[in-house]
Amino acid sequence: MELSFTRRVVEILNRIPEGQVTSYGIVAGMAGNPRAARQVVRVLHSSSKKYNLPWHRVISSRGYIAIKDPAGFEEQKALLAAEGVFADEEGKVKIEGFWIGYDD
DNA sequence: CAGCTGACTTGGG
DNA sequence: GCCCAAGCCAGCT
Repeated sequence: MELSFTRRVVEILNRIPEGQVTSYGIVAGMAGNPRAARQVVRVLHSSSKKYNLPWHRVISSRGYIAIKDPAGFEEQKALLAAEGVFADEEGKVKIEGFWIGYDD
């Protein structure tokens, strides 16, 4: 059956391996619509805590942390660092490439 | 029902 | 490679 786009995004987020990061657009693409990156953002806002999602493993396609709120920004950096993924003050994540869903 | 929103993406200069 | 402008989608008010 067809789950809503949002629901699928939740499923995908739960499958992102530790130490890996992906972009909003990629998640959107895996969920079925590459153009719905903004919708992915909504999911993180509405269901991140509710579903215990690894929202910190999702960054912008440029490889930067995209959070506006400074507190959340720092929090994401910390969470990523805990998994071995480091980012500098600019929020630029130092990683080779994005997770594209194969590992699972 | 129409409009707004948002932690984005891509293309062009 | 950096900055700016326009585009896009699904859920909410």
